[in-house]
Amino acid sequence: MSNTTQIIKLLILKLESVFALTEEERRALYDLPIQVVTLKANQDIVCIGDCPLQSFVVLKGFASSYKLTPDGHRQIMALHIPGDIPDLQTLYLKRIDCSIASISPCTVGFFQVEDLRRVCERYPRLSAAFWRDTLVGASILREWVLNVGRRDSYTRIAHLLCEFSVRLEAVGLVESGTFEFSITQANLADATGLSAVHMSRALKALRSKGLIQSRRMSLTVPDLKRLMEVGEFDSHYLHLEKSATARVSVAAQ
Amino acid sequence: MSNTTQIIKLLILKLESVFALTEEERRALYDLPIQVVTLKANQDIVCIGDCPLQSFVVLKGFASSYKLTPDGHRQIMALHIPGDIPDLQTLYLKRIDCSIASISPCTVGFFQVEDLRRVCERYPRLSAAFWRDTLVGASILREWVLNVGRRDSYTRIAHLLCEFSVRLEAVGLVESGTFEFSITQANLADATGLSAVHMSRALKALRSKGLIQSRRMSLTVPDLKRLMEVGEFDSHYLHLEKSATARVSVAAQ
DNA sequence: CGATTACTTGAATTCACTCAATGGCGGTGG
DNA sequence: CCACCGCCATTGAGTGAATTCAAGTAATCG
Repeated sequence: MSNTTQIIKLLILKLESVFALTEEERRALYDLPIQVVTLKANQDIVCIGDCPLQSFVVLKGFASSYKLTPDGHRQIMALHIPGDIPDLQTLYLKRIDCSIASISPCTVGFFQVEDLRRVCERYPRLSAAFWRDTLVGASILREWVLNVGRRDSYTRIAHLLCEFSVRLEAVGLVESGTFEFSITQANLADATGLSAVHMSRALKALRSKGLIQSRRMSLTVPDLKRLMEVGEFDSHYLHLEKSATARVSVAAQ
Repeated sequence: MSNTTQIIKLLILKLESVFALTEEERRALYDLPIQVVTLKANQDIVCIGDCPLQSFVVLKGFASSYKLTPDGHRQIMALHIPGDIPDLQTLYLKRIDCSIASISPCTVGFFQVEDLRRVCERYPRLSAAFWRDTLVGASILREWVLNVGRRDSYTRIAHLLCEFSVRLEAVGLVESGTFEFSITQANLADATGLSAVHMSRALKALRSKGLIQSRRMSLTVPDLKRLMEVGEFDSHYLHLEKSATARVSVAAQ
């Protein structure tokens, strides 16, 4: 399967988690001209203030939306995994309001915003599916505010790892509790509003309690249920339809 | 002007901040059956987990979206002001993922989600306008994550007050730096992820530096520019078109 | 007017931070 | 192939911002 097709496949799987698309609608997405680009870690893809004409889908690896305070502190407000369109907002907002960067080596597919806009106008159900997707993104943001605002570091990190794990699972990227985890502790710290030093210590605590195992570039969660308890994690806010997971795992075969 | 008409007027003003609506589109909104309800402060309007058939617009006063942690800590992730539809998400997400409550005495207008969905299907440009609105909501959430995650209490509170002030200004609810501010310090604390005690101290500091003046139920910002500097505030993330403010002030006459 | 809610202030504590030094791993180039 | 460099992670020590607990004052409402 070509990269391009695969990107769209992931995307379609996500969109179809609520209602099936017609052949015509699917075709409209497959026909979107896409330019595949490979990136190293920590490269900006779009910058805050830009008015981009292109948007992109993540195919492989991870990206993050972030902002900086004047004194240089960084906050990551979203982690993007394969299948995500991190800057779908550009469809209706001129200026982009945060920077987006790769946080691991990754592959992305660029497309013209204008093309997608045309598709959305032509196929209202696709438009609805994308809209739904941005609403889920907003729900995740609400949970992040809670996470950063009211949970202590230990719980907070556990929660983040749960979210990551469950979202990856939903696109078929987890194998018996193990998934690619090429994210530095500094990035995790920026995602949780903690310091890198404290992140190191907290991860050590999670490891020592057997809640996570970290190898080279991968992370294993031996008992997700237990980690969820520690992280006060309830997946409702991800708005995953039960069928979504099932369908993805079928597709992966 | 009846309450109902006024609700829709505010809404239309916001939607029209990007492109003007046709007479027919406007009519479709005016014709939405709406039930006006008056609420005391601190009343839940919808609860996390609900699958409501109705949604609502805020007409007067303020509401908040919030979540609780298992140990009872509360985090407010959004403040809603007149003209907002706090749970627009219900249009495409079955379950609501946070609770929404009044935080001051307020008036809201309920409508059937199904009615709005029909309007959106019929008028794609209205759909786009509402979509844009949810995208702005998401942008505000991103800024909240930054605010709660990376700014110290003093800056954080100043930022929140700036946002509040600018958003109110955009719907014509600020008069020479003064606006209604019937929000308790406990609620402000929950919105910033701080303790109520610390909120009290920090507000005192802001007052003593002349950055804010708080009377009975109102707040005055004598020099918004200065408060913006303290709060590291840059209004870009609100995606207000310049025309929006102008148009609102015209309409207010 | 009494009861309740909101706000203020002080004191002690704690969680997470900063600073600083060290260890490990991987990549690069001599 | 090894030495070196840079990035990432770890650990210790001291600090500090915001918390909790507790008491008391002011404002609001029935």
